[in-house]
Amino acid sequence: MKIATWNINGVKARIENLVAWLKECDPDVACLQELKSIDEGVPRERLEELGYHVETHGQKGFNGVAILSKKTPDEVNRGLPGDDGDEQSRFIEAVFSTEKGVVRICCLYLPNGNPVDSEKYPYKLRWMERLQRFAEDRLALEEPLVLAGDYNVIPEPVDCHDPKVWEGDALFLPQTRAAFRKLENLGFTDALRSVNDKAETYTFWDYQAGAWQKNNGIRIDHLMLSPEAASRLKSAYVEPHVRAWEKPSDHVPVIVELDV
DNA sequence: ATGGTGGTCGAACCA
Repeated sequence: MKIATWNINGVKARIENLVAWLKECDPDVACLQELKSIDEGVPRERLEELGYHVETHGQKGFNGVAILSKKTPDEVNRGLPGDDGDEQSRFIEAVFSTEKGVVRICCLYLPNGNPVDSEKYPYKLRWMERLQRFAEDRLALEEPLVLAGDYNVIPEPVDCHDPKVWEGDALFLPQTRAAFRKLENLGFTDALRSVNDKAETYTFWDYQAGAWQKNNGIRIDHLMLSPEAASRLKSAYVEPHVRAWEKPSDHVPVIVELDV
């Protein structure tokens, strides 16, 4: 099973790129972030005519996540548990039956957290605590589980072109990285890191100041695997060429192939 | 040191 995550930065602005990429990559499941649209604004017919089932958790103007899948999910849940007052659409979960059993896939858009001295950074840390509790609960199921999405976390200095630039940024602060490590310490595997420890492997390049041309990127889009998923990992890779397309997202897709 | 870009939505916010 081919599972992808991609922050598309606006589903309406990116629909042609999204359709072209789905045709080229042909993933079984695609986790999308930053729809920047309400559910009714998602051009779902364009996706359905490619054979995808479409589950969205949208929001006007900001955030918004979706799971596209060739098979219809058995179960879908919207919103990250732990705060009923959280209005931001950043999480959707789907469960699929497979020949070998079941696979559970969560699509998440973790808060950016900047500026650090605003209420946004504590919101990010609280969100990461909620994700940690959710992950603990789901681990007990002992299923192949993928937590895929835009984490807005640079895990290590090697995951950015110039670590000095990111000192003090919400994506790279020690507290942010520690919260991400807690997820790894629970037993989750950073899929891409586990197969590729090469430097200069990035998933995001800013639109500004020629970041793409200079390969001034960061690795912030991750697929975290439960032990049952990690033992079935066949490959993990980034698709940087998509960043060079016309009217690109500032993020590119990241893929894992699992034997599930 | 500053400004550099892009999406959404129609001024300002988010990244």
